[in-house]
Amino acid sequence: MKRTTIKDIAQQLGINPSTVSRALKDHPDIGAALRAEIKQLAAQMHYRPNHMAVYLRQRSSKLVGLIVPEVTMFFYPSVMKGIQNVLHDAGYNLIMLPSNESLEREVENIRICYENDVAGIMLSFSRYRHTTEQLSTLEEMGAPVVMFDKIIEDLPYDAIILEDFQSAYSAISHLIATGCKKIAGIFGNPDLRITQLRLDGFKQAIKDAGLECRDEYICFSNSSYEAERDARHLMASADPPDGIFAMTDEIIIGSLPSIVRSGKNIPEECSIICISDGFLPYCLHPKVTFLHHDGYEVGKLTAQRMLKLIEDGEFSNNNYKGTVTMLKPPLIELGTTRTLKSSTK
Amino acid sequence: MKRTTIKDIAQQLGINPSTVSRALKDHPDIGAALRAEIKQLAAQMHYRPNHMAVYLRQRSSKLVGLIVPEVTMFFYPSVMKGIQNVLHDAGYNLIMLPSNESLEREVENIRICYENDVAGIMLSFSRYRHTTEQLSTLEEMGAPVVMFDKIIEDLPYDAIILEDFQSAYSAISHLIATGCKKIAGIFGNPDLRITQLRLDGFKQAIKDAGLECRDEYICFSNSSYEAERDARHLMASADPPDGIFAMTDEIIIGSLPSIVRSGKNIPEECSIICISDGFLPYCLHPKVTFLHHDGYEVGKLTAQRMLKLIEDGEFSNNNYKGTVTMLKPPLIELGTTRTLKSSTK
DNA sequence: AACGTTTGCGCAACTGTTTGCGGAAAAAAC
DNA sequence: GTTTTTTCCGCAAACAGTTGCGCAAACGTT
Repeated sequence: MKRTTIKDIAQQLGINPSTVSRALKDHPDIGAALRAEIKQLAAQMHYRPNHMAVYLRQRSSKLVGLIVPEVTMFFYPSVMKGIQNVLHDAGYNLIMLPSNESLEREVENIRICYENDVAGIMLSFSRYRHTTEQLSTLEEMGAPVVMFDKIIEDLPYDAIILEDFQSAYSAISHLIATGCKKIAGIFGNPDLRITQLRLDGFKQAIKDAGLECRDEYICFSNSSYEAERDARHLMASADPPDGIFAMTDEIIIGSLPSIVRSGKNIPEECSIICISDGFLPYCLHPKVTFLHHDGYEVGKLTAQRMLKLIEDGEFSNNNYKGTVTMLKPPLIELGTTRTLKSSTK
Repeated sequence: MKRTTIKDIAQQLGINPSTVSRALKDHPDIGAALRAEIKQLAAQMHYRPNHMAVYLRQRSSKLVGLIVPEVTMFFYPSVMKGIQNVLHDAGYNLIMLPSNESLEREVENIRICYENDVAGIMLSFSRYRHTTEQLSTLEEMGAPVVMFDKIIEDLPYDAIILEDFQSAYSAISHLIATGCKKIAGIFGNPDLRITQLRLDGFKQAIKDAGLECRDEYICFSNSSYEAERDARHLMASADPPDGIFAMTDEIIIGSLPSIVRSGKNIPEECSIICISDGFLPYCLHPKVTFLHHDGYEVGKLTAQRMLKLIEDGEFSNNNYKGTVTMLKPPLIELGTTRTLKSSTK
């Protein structure tokens, strides 16, 4: 069935398309009577504006690209939810572009954004992205860019990230404060910047407490399955740790069963803490103390920043220099760490 | 920076835009020499076709709408992955439209698809959708529609779903065959059709085995948290079940800790089985026997059906009558059900 | 009554790309 | 050397909607 256009309405009423266009957007040039008539007929004919045509004329698409390294059940669903809620209210739509952890695909996704003339790009880089190589398209486009989570520092774009170093540092400090002496860390892909930062925080906290940081207590797991294996080995070693830090949801869900199976009392013999989106720790058994890395909040902030950039338009003209927003994750104690002997009270 | 258009190239070479257009798509009308020259300049000027303009001219957008009830960490990430992989290879892009479990938003999402003139819509309905009310826009559009997972039967569209009744039936039959007598089921939202079907399969299997189906063994949980509570109550009751069926990933992740905390031996005193996307059961402790409801496969099939409908174009003209594809989930035994006393071997 | 202002609408050009048609020049056929 | 065919490219319209400009009619002011 042919879609009703603005011309159809105009013809029907014997008037000019431009009049219809103006009437529908309450332009004062059009008289109240005619305007009402036009609107009524438009509704009756189920008129819906054609976004593409509008775009073509005024060069402002209502599409925003979202490039993520992969669609996993961890973190990204929350981020997407946050992004969607903000964008939808502003009348923007999201086009999803997973890179499947491939640099090539990432570059292609940027190209797709270009071809679809998105109003802006929100992106989180794949794990293999270490340099700004092949990212020139991003500049050429002139569209605003906001990075989140997995970012590259040298780029002149806004970024929304977690306080990675500080989070790990606090987590470990909490373990130490509650009596742990031999702390192990299970980390994600060592190529990732967030892994590096969290590892640094981990090491620094141990060092600052005057404890020894042992290499055999540091593992890198690329998946939940690897985390399961790494945790198993840790617990089965001659001198198992009495505190374990899991870097992400993906890590904790994999490693927790291994820790539980070891038969150690939790948290008395072995404390556990992780950085999490905030859902899983409540579901696991036992419930795991965590630092709340709120994906929804990251998504919300990313989208809000995006909208601001789009609407202000301060992006393309001068050489924009991005600002980094860091989120400070609160500590949520659920029982896998010992309680602090509270001095007062 | 201004985007280079086909006109820019034409002007640069002192020729007509139409010539450039034809040259770029290897139209035989254009001489080999000129064609090469055009292509070279196009590459040099970083020319990228403007999708919107192309669409406007030939009425075929490369956008496909994906309407889901909600962006959760369960099932949908897999589905999206399957969909993306298929669509991307065919040159289509995905526009994400979560309905947040709201009927109103669902209708609006359909309208958004209409305005963006998507080539097709893939949708999974929200839990409150029981009738075809307000779904007339779907027909008016004339765009192909493929439903998946949460579907409405009376609609004349293709559908990709799981064998819900049969899955639950097999799961329960397996519990019974391995010695369970008092089987409880933890289900999702009772409004959902898949809940109803799985519940029916559950009941039928118990009935067919000549066992008693007790009302107090049937719970409906709207979230992981509710599932945790329901499982806790079940295990704490005077006569706890010796077999538990969890309808989804969301249910099992919530209820498993409660079951484990009850202290019962698994699977000797209490067997557990669930329907799952296939990731979680391996991560949980203990690993849970499940029927593999493969979200990736659902997504893949949905997208493939979509492409076929778009390309064949057999959709809009005659009154299309959808076909339903049912996926048969395999049983994966991971240890929370007792082993069948194999007669042979 | 003559002039200035406001109101209300139409005309036409423009966005980037595609495509049917037409036509000049070159090549081929006679 | 003329006619026919082929090769190669330009012209212009079309897609749906927006917008600067123009212009007539109605209104308001001396």
